Amino acid sequence: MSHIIRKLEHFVHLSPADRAILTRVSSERVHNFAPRMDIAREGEKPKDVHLILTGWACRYKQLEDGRRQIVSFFLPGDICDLNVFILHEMDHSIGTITAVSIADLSRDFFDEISSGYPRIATAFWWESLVNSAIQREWTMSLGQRTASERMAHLLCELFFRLRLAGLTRNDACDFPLTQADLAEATGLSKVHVNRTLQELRSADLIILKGKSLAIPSLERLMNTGLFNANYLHMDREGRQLDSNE
Amino acid sequence: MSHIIRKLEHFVHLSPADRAILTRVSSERVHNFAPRMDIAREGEKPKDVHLILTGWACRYKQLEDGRRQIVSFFLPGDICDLNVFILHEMDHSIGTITAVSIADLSRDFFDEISSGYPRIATAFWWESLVNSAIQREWTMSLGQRTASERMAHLLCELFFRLRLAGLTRNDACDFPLTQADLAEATGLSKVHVNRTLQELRSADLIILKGKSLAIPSLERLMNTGLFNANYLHMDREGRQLDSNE
DNA sequence: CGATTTATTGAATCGACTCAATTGATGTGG
DNA sequence: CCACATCAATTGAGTCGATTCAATAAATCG
Repeated sequence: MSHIIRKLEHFVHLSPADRAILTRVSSERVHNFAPRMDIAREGEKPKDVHLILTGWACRYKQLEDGRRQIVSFFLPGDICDLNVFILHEMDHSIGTITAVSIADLSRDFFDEISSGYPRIATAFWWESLVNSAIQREWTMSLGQRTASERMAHLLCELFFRLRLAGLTRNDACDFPLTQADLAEATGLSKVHVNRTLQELRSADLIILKGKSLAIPSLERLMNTGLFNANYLHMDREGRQLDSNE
Repeated sequence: MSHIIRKLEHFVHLSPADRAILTRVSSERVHNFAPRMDIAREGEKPKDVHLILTGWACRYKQLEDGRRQIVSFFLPGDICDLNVFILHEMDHSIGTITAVSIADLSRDFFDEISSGYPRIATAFWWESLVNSAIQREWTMSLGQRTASERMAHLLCELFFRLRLAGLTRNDACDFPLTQADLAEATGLSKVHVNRTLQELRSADLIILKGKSLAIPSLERLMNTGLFNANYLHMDREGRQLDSNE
């Protein structure tokens, strides 16, 4: 089952027709990108809404002097920006971390959704509200959390989101981010990211090696990162809309 | 003219009917709050969508140990969260800075908008996309900008937003934030905010005294804060929808 | 396999923090 | 309208978390 369906089902139960149209758009207009490539660049006119099918990507901003900040990560099942139909210019860039395949979602698809698929329309809205909440939580992290709290928090967030999309096995998941990526996301230097990870490792909070992460006790890592999952709104909050099929 | 109308007109020209309905909802269901009070609290069920009529408010989050982060400011004409109809629980709190008066916007109003006032509906969408962009920019600030850059950037942002709502006179505006507020918003300590403001003052970048701010050269302050206004999307991006009345 | 990227370590430095005290505003009640 | 209380702003000194610079080790890739 596709990641988008799996994820949206955490908000509301979809009908077979709902699932069918999501499956359909996941196979049309598919594009592939190599690792470390830009999908869209700041200053450009936004062209399409993208659904991430496989791979990791990120949204980032850059200052004139080169300082870069990753402002969010995109995981399989995530939708990149519903701003296409409103805004004229990208205020950030979107780049791949790993190889990524995306499906472009057309205006027609959204029209179809909003006239005939109210559960999907609402679930998409939920998705974008959760993304806003994540962005606020990052503001909180960067403003108030210490280096190790920040790192623990980010790892918890990614793990929860991957689990929602069906991309974890028990306490483990693939983890393609380099320490440089983590530095750009947390606002720390690469060197300090390295030391912070060592700290988490030696407290047996994470096992991070190769491109794989394991979390022996999610509860302890959550405590370390002062992580409260409420902002992910995973609690089937749209259940009153459930399909009864 | 009300601040909300003034602001939305920067995106699209409204018709007399558009303006009338906005004026109507700005006078119904009005509530007043004293300074430093909560309008809504984390954990509660969201009750209404609020339109700020007058005064300044903020969205903030708090950790168990008391660390607080202001994640955004609300100025007159701003709308607090369209999440009411989707999410079940607030993941942050909303509190006033000054005395604030708000209008509660009903579900019926939004239904009315989406069926009969496409320009307003689109402008509201624009508003929420700009808010997301602002949140990303804060992530950038907290992650990459130095203390003085961060402060300069925040002051530029607030000045631009106030100007959009018609709340500036030449190079000056009311400025009710305390240094403690600025500290909670920038992730700096109060002491360092104080020193940072002195630095900006002695470079003649700002005149901040009492509850009033003046910016002798907005251009220089923007350079100091590495401020690029593109993320505010003020360039009449919805002009193709303009009312022709 | 060599080449390049990624991860690790050490040492010195610095930006921002904490603690603590003082000065200056603002506001309120008698 | 002053006296007192409270809140906001300022200053100094010492500290610490995180940075920079630089070098090396390990992993990954073509």
